[in-house]
Amino acid sequence: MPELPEVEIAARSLAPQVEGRVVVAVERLDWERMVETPDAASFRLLIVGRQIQCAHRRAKWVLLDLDDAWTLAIHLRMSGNLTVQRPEVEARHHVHLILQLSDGGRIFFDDERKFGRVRLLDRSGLAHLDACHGPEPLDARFTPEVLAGILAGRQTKIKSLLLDQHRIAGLGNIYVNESLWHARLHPSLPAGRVAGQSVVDLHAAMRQVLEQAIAHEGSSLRNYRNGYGRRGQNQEHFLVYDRAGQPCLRCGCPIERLVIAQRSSFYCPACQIWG
DNA sequence: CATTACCTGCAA
DNA sequence: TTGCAGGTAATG
Repeated sequence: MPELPEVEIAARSLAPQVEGRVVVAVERLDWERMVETPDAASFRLLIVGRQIQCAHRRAKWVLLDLDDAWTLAIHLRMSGNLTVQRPEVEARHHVHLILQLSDGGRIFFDDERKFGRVRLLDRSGLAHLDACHGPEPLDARFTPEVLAGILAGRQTKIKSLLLDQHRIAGLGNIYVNESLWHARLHPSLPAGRVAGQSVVDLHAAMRQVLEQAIAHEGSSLRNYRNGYGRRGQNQEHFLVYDRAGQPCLRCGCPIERLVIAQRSSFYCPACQIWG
């Protein structure tokens, strides 16, 4: 489910509810496969007693920085969400991790499809996680020139490249579809053929799409909720995603659906062109 | 590059 | 019952 905007909103909405609190207990961990590192037993031992210093985001990871330079990294994958609940709230059975906090709050990691993952990382583990991802599209250092360098000479489809977290961090299926529509680029276009003004347009489109989604507190199709349990509103502002058969909002031509990189791609065959 | 696997729930 | 869903890693 969540892409950059949803993860950003998750981290921002958790911050005031968790920062400064100490993890006093692991109340529930009933799907141990979600803990990628270290092993589940070590995870339980290491996390208890740690104070949460800061909640933030890198790529699609929620990062909770703890004392002694540990970081709890959480990936929501398709159906995960993180909320903070009061003591009297009962967790439904899709909540597979509950951390009790020193002020009585409880972090719920709810994940219907069980694809979500958590890692408890030391400094080097965090550095490795960072190094595995491309630049942040909303960072000031992500210029059109940086994007041009990522695209140059690559024959892979532009959509596949934009989904590749090693190249550029944070975009997923929805926001790639939306960005390519804004930039008037066909999703099957070889990345290396996006050049000149098209790179500038794509760069601007990516930023505008992501910033708008953050302003609307993310997109909630099914499962996504922020740290207070509230849905986002951005799903009401999609211009091309999931609109197969409906008229293009720019030219009126029916939107088509194509599968690229195992994902539904929605595009206008008239105004999203090959170059 | 394409296909499969990981999971569950929902709509067609 | 089948296909599809916001993600990603592991296979041919």
